Amino acid sequence: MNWSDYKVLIVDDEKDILEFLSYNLRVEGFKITTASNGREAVSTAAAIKPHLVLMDVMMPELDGIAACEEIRANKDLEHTLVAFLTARGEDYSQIAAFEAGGDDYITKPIKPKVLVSRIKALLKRRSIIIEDSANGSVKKIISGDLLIDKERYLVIKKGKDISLPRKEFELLSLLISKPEKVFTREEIFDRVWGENIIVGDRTIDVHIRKLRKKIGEKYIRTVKGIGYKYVTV
Amino acid sequence: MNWSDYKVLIVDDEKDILEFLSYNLRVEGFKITTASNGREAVSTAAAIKPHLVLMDVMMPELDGIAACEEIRANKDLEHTLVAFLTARGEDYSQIAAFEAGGDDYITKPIKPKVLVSRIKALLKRRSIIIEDSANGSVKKIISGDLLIDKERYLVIKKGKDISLPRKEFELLSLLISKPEKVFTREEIFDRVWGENIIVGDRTIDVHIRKLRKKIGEKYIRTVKGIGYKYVTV
DNA sequence: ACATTAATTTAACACTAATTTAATATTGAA
DNA sequence: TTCAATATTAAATTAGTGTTAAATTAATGT
Repeated sequence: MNWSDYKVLIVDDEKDILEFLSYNLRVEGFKITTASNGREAVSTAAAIKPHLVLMDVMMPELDGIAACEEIRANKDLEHTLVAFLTARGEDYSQIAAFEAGGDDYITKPIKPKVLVSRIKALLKRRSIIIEDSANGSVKKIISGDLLIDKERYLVIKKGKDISLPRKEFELLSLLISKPEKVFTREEIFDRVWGENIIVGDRTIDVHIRKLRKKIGEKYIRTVKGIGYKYVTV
Repeated sequence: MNWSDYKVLIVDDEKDILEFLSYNLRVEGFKITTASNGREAVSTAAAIKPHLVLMDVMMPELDGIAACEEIRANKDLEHTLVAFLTARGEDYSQIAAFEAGGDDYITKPIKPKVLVSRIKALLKRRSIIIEDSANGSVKKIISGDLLIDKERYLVIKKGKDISLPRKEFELLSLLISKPEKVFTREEIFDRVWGENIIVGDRTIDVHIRKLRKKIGEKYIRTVKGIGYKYVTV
């Protein structure tokens, strides 16, 4: 996995912590930007569109919870993940953090290794979507070691081109658009086949089978009784 | 915790009691609305969507039990808590109250302090339900140290993922949606299995067993003769 | 339009995890 | 204490997918 594709915005009012976090995440390859309060965080996020905002809860100017709410209100940042950092014992609750639209809640102190793995786990739930600057259509989707090139209608796995027929390509594109999310069979039918096209029950399975055979078995996981999800390792 | 975020609807036909209750809860910061019978309670609840309805059982027009049933029938008020007030010795049973969908059952006379702490406890332990802003479906439920991630179809316990088969997942989701509320077996059958699916009596027990084994024994408590409830330690 | 080829769907059966049942033990409220 | 309700375990069943190959349909070139 190439972590350098991911932009992370780190927000904390204490310079030491900011540097400590930045250092540890830079070492892993992430592209780091920093801000030192909630107000700054909101504007910087709007400007650079990070994939993840890692933010202290307690900050001057605008606290993390409020900043998160503002970030959530920005349509452009719909898919931006927000993780909160908080010292154990601070009276902000996990509840408030999630209610504000947070995706994870990390308590300090935390070892760099644990922090990094938590963040990697979070980012695995987010694919990198590259849009056409002109018309806003999706050009590429990257997640794990797969790259979906919608323009060339190709899947690239570790530099190797894999060409897929239409339905398989669209099915994979759908699943990979939100890694880890379980897409129900119904959802898949609606979005790949269309609302009022009726096909037999085994059709999806056969497509999944073919996809697995072509891209590898490990990427698509079955959630019995519900549907399928795309996972990275 | 800022109690002024909470709206409480108080319902009693005796004016003195209504004023006594209102006063004591207003002092604590709650936003209070009142109604003087069940009929009024139902319409007022629909209008203001309170977090909690505190209601006498014995009332003219429409008694508390019936009013509660009507409130429960309103989808918008699914997560509204209902607490009954009843004079000791009145012949309404707790069972009837729970069956009507009540969340707590408080017997009069009660000291203001006790009442207030009971109400605070009730509001505190409600789980946090995070809905998708787009389609209104439930995305996450958080209560105690468990997080139900419906999108990923996973239970997260202290950062650890636990995956559950469908019925177990749905059963846990149901119980956790209202911590401390006792769900009767009938209710569980209706909401997890569906109204007209008939399965043997031990089926629920077996699912509870498996859940307890996977998430830990302490979370689900048996209420003999009635059903099960989810508790946070 | 027709033939050709690839893509998609169906059908039949296999396989496995999930669910249910059944049998027996244990529990807790009256 | 008593006994109905629940717990527990293992076995039986079923629902849901996997898999393969064959049939159908759609796309392409001539």
